[in-house]
Amino acid sequence: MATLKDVSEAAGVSMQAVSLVLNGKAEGQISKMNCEKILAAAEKLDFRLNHNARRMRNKCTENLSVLIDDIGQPYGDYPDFRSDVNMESLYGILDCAAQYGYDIKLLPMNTRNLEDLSLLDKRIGPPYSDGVIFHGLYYRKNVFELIKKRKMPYVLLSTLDERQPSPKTEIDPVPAMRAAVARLIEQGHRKIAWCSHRDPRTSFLPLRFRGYEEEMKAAGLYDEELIMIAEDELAVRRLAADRVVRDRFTAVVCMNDEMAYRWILECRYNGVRVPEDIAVIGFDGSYKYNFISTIDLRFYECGYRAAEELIKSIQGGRTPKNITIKSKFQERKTN
Amino acid sequence: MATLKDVSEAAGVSMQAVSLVLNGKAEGQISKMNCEKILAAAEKLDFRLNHNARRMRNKCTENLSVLIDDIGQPYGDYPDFRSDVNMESLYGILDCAAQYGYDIKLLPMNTRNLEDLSLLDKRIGPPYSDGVIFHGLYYRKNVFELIKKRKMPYVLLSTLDERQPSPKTEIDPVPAMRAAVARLIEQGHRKIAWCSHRDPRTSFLPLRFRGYEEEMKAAGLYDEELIMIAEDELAVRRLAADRVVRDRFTAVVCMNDEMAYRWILECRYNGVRVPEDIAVIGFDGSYKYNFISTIDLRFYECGYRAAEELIKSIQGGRTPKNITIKSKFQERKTN
DNA sequence: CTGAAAGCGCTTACAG
DNA sequence: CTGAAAGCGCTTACAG
Repeated sequence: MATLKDVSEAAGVSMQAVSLVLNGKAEGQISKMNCEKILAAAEKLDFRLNHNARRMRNKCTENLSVLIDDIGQPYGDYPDFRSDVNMESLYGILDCAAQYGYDIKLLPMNTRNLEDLSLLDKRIGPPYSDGVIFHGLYYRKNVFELIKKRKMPYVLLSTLDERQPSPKTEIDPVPAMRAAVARLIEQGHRKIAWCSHRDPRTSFLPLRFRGYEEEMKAAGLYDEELIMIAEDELAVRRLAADRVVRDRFTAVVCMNDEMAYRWILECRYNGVRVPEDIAVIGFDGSYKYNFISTIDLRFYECGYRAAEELIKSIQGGRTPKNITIKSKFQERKTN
Repeated sequence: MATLKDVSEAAGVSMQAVSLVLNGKAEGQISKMNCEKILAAAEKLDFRLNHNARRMRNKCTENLSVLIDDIGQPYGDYPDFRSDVNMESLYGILDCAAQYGYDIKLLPMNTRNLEDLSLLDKRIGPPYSDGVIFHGLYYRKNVFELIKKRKMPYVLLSTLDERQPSPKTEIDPVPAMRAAVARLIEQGHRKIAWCSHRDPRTSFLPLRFRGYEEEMKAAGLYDEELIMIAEDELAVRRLAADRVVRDRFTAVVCMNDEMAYRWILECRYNGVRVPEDIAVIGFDGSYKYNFISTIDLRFYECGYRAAEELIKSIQGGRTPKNITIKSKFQERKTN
């Protein structure tokens, strides 16, 4: 393995110069010619900066702990409409970290280790990590207390739970949802239904429902009759098979992409064409269902920006701030 | 942050003694009493070993790169029967690594970075990682070549693809599947059907199918009539709704848990009781469907053992060996 | 068992 | 710009 010293000797410059150049701090200190010599020598020797040495010297870890929910956990006997693991936001975190030279310590908070936090404690805080990202983690008192004890900066990568504490990545899906409904109206739809597995005005659904409600009311089209609740897949099947129900609307906006996919399948089964007879809009922007018109929550950006804010706050010695990611109406072929 | 030196001073011993004790090498070198003093001092000072220093000194990284498939990728317009991300095996890897003091560099090989491998190259091999785990990665020539160029030890965490190169974690589901079928026979079933989305004798299904085939033939119950192919959910629906089809069998063995869940739902819809009228067996042991009788591939163990073999081979300076994990028939309430 | 020392590869403050 | 040096926290070889 080539070291800084090897590169400096090969380039005929000082170790200091090499360090500055390879860390992008050459500006106004090292001549263009020397820069080129250094870069060429580093390339030729396949130089790879030793992070352990750098981090020890700098007394930092360049590591972020990512506390991740055990999303593999079953919800009981009816896993319908369950969203998949949000790998997209994790990819955002990983890509951002790589960009800034950080590593990620992935710490799944699953049933195996939720009670005994001593293992977790051994992976968090100096000299193991500089900050924590809560990835899709529901509020857990004991975990938060541990983080606070270590005085670690942290951010929450919340999805749609408005009750989550700050600092967090907030999602703003309301304008995008309004745009989707407005687009349906523009396409001539008047009877636009809503479908969710619970009452949309309660539970964790309000933020998903709000844009639909607002735009429908603004257009004078809101009607309680258009709100459908389907607690599982079979309920969707019953609704879709019922001609009377189907005649009530020409478009359906769903609580998530899983449910939208279910509607598409059921329409197909009943000979109802999508989007000609019924338009279908999903929610989340799940990568898995990349053919459904949806409200894209932009999970990748959420992860990326959350990690970036955390890293910048660490480097700047300040507290992380809230971040808002505007969702986007992603129009595809189901409306 | 307390250092080794702080601990040695607090305990009134040498730094060497502290290092030996905290690394579990005290055996026969440090007296019981000093051990206790050291442990007490470390505890009191909340001593946390600095991995960067240790790793630099030891010229190792104690890091494993995990190349993970972008399993969030859609399969086109029909995502039916698609297994979820295999988080269980990832948890196994993470837990094992933590046990041995290793960190994991998670490197998703997704559409964003499959072509340009230079970023990957910057995260693999000394001084960034000591070995590579291929996690559910289909054979990709350019990635393998990169690894080989760096002369890194690696293991494949293959699932059911017998064509994967070695060294790998092999899965042996045949005896468990035979046990499941034998159990059904013991329960009085004679007409035991198979259901998969493609012909089970081709594609990647042979290993899933083999145990069923062998046990049915051994019992003289094998019959081509019992093999059902359902390419999507609607096909299962048609089969389950068809009395003639249903009368052909009293139990159905499915290619994976997703399909088994589909059969359970369809049975419920048609007023067919599970397991009284039809017994259902899944395959994979997906955590999400933890109420279905299934062939548990023991993903967690697969991940754990793969990581352990890689770490031990690194520490022992030898090449990783193949590992076989025997699957287990996990009997629940659907048979 | 201890003490004193070397050295892993880097970054930075300092004198020139 | 360079050169010489200090020091991050650890492990280990060495002399006692």
